[in-house]
Amino acid sequence: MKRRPTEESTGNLGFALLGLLARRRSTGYELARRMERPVGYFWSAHHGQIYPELARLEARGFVRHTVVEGAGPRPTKRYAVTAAGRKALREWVVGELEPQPVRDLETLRLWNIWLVEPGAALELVQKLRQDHAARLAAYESELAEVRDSPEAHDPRNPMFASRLTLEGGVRSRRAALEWCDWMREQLESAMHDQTSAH
Amino acid sequence: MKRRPTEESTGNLGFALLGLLARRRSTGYELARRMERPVGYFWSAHHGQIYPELARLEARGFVRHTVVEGAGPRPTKRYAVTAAGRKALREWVVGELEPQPVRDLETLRLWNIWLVEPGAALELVQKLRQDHAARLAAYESELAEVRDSPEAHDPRNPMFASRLTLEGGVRSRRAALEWCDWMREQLESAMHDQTSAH
DNA sequence: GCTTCATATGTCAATATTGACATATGAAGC
DNA sequence: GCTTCATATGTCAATATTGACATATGAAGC
Repeated sequence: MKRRPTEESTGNLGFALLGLLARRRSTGYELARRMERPVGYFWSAHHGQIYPELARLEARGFVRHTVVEGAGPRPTKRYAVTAAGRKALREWVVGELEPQPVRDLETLRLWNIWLVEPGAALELVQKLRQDHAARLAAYESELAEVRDSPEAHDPRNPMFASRLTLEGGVRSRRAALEWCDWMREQLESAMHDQTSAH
Repeated sequence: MKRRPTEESTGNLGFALLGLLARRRSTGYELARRMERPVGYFWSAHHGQIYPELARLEARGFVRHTVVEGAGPRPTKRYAVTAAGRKALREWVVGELEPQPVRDLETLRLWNIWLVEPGAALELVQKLRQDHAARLAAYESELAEVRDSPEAHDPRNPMFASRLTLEGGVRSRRAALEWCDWMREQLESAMHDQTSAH
């Protein structure tokens, strides 16, 4: 059986890059940095993955590049999304919701805390709580920057979508913080019951 | 340079399998089904990944198998976690929190909804809301089954950990539902403003 | 003048994941 | 008797991801 030379469908990383480029044209290097923040909040990729994916997107006609002056040892390429790329992204956004594989290390850890002493479990919960609190603070400060601008209230402006996703991040981290506090109470009362039973 | 014949560190799938086996010994087939539910709520893997991973865990001494009667064309193997495997899992549970790569397709879609008409965006939000509502119902019914049992209040019992993770699922899905309702309001009021501006 | 760092683009080996293919048995329903 | 399905374990090719290696420039600080 012959294999076709790639070109099937755009993977999810491709849509992340198209979404980035639909907001602003960028070089691969800039995309890698924008992928850390803000897109890194919901999608992550290294530059080692980004450069080949850009080449694939270009082969499919979804992006095109122009060479600009830059500091690297090779020509610096600035990419922009094409009409076809924008269309593909739009169609994906409202397309079928396919079940995505779940990879939630935090919950996997907690599902196994019965194996360790309640004191160690409590420490883990407190560490997780700190992480959530730090993320919440970052989201809140970013949200404060966009919340009141008129663009963030125009549903066809990228800032509108940024506002919605940041709001979701804030809400989910607040819920996680409350969950951590609830878990702490559960562990503490269980430890207390154990002690007083003696 | 020679490559060592695997055996470095257990991947995350390995810990998911060890956690499953620490609760109850199982065949690979049973693990694949238990991986769908309940572990599938926070970690997923196909049987094509599970069988090779079991072999690697066995090579490292973390699990061992006995052959039992079964229906398949090959001998059916029942795996159990060893003391070394249990220790490795315990150490991982309270070990360093490494930043995990994020892959959140739902947020990636929403981050791009400015590209589509508000009406289509609204439809997407409603579809996402339905998904969250269905998941919430599943978590709530599972939580109701364990919540009141005494084992679920003993921090060294697996049911305790199940209860904590289910509670987290319920809380996060409730927050997501509220977020969806909030997004609907945002979209509807933006659409209304647009109409009345004419 | 020298070191360090941000800029900049790429490749490659190792590993992880997906989805299909392969195969065989026993039980249930028709 | 035949079909279908759950049981059961595995392999393999394609794809995705990670992390390291490679390389070169200009600016800043010493």
